[in-house]
Formats: sequence, C-alpha cells, structure tokens
Amino acid sequence: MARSKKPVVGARKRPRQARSTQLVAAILQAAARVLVRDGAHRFTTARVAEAAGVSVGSLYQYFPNKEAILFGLQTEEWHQTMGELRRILRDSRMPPLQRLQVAIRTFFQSECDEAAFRSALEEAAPLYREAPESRAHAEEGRELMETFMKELLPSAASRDRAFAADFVGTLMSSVGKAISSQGRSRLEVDKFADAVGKMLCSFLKSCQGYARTSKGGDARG
Amino acid sequence: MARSKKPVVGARKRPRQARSTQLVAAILQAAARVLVRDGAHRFTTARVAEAAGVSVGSLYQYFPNKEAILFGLQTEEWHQTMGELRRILRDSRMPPLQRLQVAIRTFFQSECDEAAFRSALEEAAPLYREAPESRAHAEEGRELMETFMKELLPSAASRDRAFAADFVGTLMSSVGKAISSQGRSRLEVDKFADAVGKMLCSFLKSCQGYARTSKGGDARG
DNA sequence: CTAGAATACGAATAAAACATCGCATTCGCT
DNA sequence: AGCGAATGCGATGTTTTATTCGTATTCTAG
Repeated sequence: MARSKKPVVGARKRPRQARSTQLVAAILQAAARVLVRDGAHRFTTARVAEAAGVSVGSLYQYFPNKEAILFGLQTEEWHQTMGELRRILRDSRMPPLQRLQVAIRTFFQSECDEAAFRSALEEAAPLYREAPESRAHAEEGRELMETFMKELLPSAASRDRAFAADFVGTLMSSVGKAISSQGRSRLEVDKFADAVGKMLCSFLKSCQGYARTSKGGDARG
Repeated sequence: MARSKKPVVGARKRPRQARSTQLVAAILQAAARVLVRDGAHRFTTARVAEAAGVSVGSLYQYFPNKEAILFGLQTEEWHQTMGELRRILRDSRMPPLQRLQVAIRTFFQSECDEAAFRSALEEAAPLYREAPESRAHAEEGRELMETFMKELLPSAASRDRAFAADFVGTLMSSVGKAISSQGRSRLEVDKFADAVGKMLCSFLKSCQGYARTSKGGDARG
C-alpha cells in the first residue's frame, strides 16, 4: 500500500494581529528571494526563515509546510497576471484580435522581466501541483479564454470554441514558459510576441464562426 | 564563501566486462521506471538500485551521482528523438514544409505516447541543466533547425534565418512539453499538431527569402 | 492593570538521502 | 589452475531537511 500523505497547501492559522500579518508578508518576500537565489531544489524552510529574519517556528505557525509557501507565491503571481490579462482581453475599446495581441505581448514581456522568478517558480511547481487548490488556477485560466472566445467566435460550435480556447491558452502559456526559462532579451521577446500574435490571429480568423466586424477586427501589425 | 561543487554528470568508469555493461543498462532501465513511478523529487540512488536489483555501491561505480543517471536517460531520449526528426527533416522525397508538418506530428505524438516519462524527465531537468554536457543537446537541436532553414529560406538574411530556426524550434519544444505534462489524448494531440503545423507553415511562407518551388511546397492539410 | 490569547522562538527530534570504503566475489587470460 | 583486474556489495558516516514542542514574550480586551 503506497500511502502518499494528502497534499495540503492551505494556510495553517490566520494572522490576527498586525505583527503576524507583517511576518507572513516578510516570509513570502524572503521566499521569493531565496527561490531566485538558490533555485527550487535548494528552497528550504530554514533558508526562508533566515532570509526573512524570523525563526522556523514562526514560519510554521502560518504555513503547514514549505509547499504552502511556494504555493502562496504562485498564487500571488497568478492572480496578478490573470488580472492583467483579464483587463486586456475585456477591454472593449479595442477589437478582439488586437486585444489578444496586446495580451500576448504583455504576458511575454512579464515572463521576460521576471524570468528568474517565474522559471524558478515553474521548477518548484511539481511540489504543489498535486494539491487540489492548484487546479483552480488552471480552471480560472480556461474560463477566461473561453469567455474571450465566446465573443470572438460567437457562432462557432461550442466544441470548436473549446478547442480554440484550449489551443490559444496552451500556446501562450507554453511559449511563455520557454521565454522565462531561456532568459531572452526584450527585443527577442517582442519578435516572438509579434510572430505568435499574428499566427494565432490568422488561426482564429480561419476558424468556423469567426465574427468579422467591419472596423478592423484583424489588427494587423 | 558559498562553494557550489561543479556539476559533473559524465561517466565515472567505463564498463569493460559483459556483466557491468548489463548492469549499467539495468540501472538506466530501472531509473526510468523509478522516475515515472515516484517522480523527479523522489528519485534517489537507493530506489534506483533497489529497482534494478543491484546495490548502491555498484551503481556508484558507473555513475558519479544521481544527476548523471538522469542525464543518461535524457541523453538517450534526446538522441532518439533527434535522430527521428533529422531523418524526417532531411527526407528529400517530400517538400520541405510537408516535412516540417510530419516532424511536428511525429514529435508531438511521441510526447503524448511517452508523456509520463517525458514530463518526469522535464521535472528532473533542473538537476543536470547546469552541467556543461547539457548545452550540447540544445546546440544540436539549433543546428538541425538551422540546416533545415538553409534549405527552406535559401535567400534569407542569416539573421532572419536564425530567428526562424529559433522560433520554430522554441515553439515545437515548448508546445511539446505542454503536451507531455498535460497528458492529452492522441486525438487532441493530432489537432494540436495540425494547427501548429499550419501556423508555422504560413509563418515561414511569409518570411523574406522563402523559396517557392513549383511542385507543392505548401503542403496543405 | 491583568488575564488570556496570540505570537515568536530555536534547540531538539526524526527521517531521508548521498556517497564512500573495505572486503568478497567473479571474470578473463595465460 | 591461478593471478590480477574488474566487479559487486551493503553497512556506515555524514549531511541535509522537515517539522515539532515547550517556553518566553507581546498584544489586546475588559
């Protein structure tokens, strides 16, 4: 019987006083530094505690294990990135395909600017990926893309829309990971964003059910 | 002074008798099983030795550390995959762009078929990525793609060719990783391969210096 | 002011993993 | 057969890491 203890990355105790709130923040900040400095496989609670200037004991008051700290970092980053993408993809001042291109450029640039952190976080992902809380993130991303596709491909079969959402999402995230792990220059990243953006736009235009609007829905570079 | 011992993944001793050659093979086979079963972060020399039915001591006769075992697995897999892709991309019986599409489909299917192994190997990559031997693989891939581009974009500026090679290579490998880490069905993978293939073909046709041949260089699906 | 809750501490415990070394066994060759 | 080299062994020492627990300190409500 292989018993694998259930992965739990939820908070152990909620900070109630000001000092503990501050402590949790300090831990997360320090954790980010340690992760970048030492890499995912040298990320230990002891190092984080030391970098944060607190004791291990204090750390364990608010995080049940080191995975929870990493998951906390990932959650922060995810929410921030998703918020930004959501804002762009729902900005009705631009035609949909232009929004997508802006989203891609913005996302790729953020992967580039925070390359060290993002790639280290990605290396650490296997440690918390099994946790149920982790699924929610992926679902949130899928949903955002699905909503966007509903606007872009209004008359497409839901099956096809789902594929388009899946495909575009997968392409963005996978190329994004490549960018952060390879540490590219901003210039290269811009060329990548352009190329991927154009390719995805022409892919989407060729989809059944694409709504051609009169005023520049193609957003050429 | 933080001294980080230099990463070495080369072989410690070369097997000279039949039994030791067999032992090395058994270790690598067992290592692959352990990697899939237990994941990269539970991959230990002890477990590998046990699974291979040999002692740890014997294992350390031929591998200086566990990273070397993982690197051995990665090297095997890389050579096999590269050989296959090379064969396809240089098969002059097909027009270049069709070769590319076949290569993509073949590669994606292999990522799908061996998803568990490939994704576990990818998780383990940070452990040996720092080793100098590891660079050679990337370089080999770059070169293959560069050669292909020389044929496909003969009159392009070398700068543009390099970008095209980089872009196509990055897209293939990053989407390939996504496929293996997500454990998709063959059907989905085929749709991905088709979409990526078409997109890359149209990207390449739009490049300056694309050689239009009379006999079907566009390889439409 | 004071009691009790919250917070912080860090030495100590336990578990896991890496890698070695001295010794036993087997092989290949003459 | 018999010798030296190659191979195989696994208990052992060392190091690293995760996590706990008893105690000391600080806060906050009444």
